[in-house]
Amino acid sequence: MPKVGMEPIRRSALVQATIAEIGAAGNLEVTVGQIAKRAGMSTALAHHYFGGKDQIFLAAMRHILREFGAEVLQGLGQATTPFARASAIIQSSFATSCFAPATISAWMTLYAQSQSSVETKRLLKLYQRRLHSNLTHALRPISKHPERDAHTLAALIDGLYLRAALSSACDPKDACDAALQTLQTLIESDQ
Amino acid sequence: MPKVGMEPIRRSALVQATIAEIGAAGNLEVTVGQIAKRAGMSTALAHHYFGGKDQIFLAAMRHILREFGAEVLQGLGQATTPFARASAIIQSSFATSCFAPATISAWMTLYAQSQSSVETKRLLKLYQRRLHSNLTHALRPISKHPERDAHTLAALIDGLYLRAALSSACDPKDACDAALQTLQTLIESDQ
DNA sequence: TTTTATTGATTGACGAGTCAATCAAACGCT
DNA sequence: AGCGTTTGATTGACTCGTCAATCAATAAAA
Repeated sequence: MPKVGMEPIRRSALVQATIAEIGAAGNLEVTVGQIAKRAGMSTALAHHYFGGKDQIFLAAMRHILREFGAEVLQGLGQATTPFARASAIIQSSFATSCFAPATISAWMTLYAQSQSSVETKRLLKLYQRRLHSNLTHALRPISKHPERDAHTLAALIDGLYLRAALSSACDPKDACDAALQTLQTLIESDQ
Repeated sequence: MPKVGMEPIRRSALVQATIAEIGAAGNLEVTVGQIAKRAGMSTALAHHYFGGKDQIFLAAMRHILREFGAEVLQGLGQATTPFARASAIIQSSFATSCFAPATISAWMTLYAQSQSSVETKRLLKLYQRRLHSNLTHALRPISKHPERDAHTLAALIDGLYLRAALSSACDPKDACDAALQTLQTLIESDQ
């Protein structure tokens, strides 16, 4: 059985399993044993590859951030006008992949953990900076206050996501529309 | 020592201690022992009055929600015009009391826990409904789309709070101003 | 034979919840 | 007022479970 080159496969399986377990549990009260079992290996092996529980979680968080980053990048690639770029960012933020139960739970725990883990906080700030920077860049040609509007829109996206993710009734489409509508309103208004 | 009528005092002390411990830890990884110690009693007594860890946490959450509700109510009391009412709601949401480290941590864990605890989710929805309803009522005379704008503003408040709370640099005042600015923009725009 | 993969078993710590026992105030009865 | 009883307050010590992390051992590829 022991084939060489297992490391990347195992690591990836553990990250996947971690996200799935967080989704199933709804929070971070997930044991290394559960994760390892879902990933089809022993707890000892999980420790062997990641060193500790914290690092497994961090890897999972990083994975989600990276996936989201890719989603945005892909959306931006197809946009030609500034307005389309801003729209694309918003739409990526409300993509169905962002609303998988596991993703929602991971995102919420990311917020909660950022208070106690500096590394988690760093990740969160990275996301926020990137979102803000993307929005500012898109808005610069079409807004009188690119920085300010970007800040408002970024916060609005987070807030709408929060509401859509928590109330099972409210669907992502409505949240997305609300954000797009506000984008329109912001760039149309002067002052 | 055993004087009668200790129950309310003990319960209140435990709630206070819970919030303080959550603030110190930054998350829910707080033991009943720590809480009881800070509240100046034994773990057995904490269990005696609350029945279990979950209920202690729920009581703490409810306390924070109640305090926030009082803050809003007080702000609304002094407002006479519809616009002033909307402003008051926004300003209450960014009051200094909302940015005490313990409050921030409690709020974040509230979001995270709502995924796994139905009672916590219920609490969160209560808060969201109340905020939405207050905003709708204030906006009805001055907005063309009271419901829609209330939804947008509510999400914006949550999002701005998130950003202000997480980045130690960004101060509450800026977040509040951004929300007020957007309120202005929303009610000025037609369509 | 060296390196990588892999695990069962174990350790050590911690934490939630329980229990029996203690203490004192209030209550009821005479 | 005096006395027994109930009731609420309180805790130290204990149980039981869980879980992260470690280790020694095995197996196969290089």
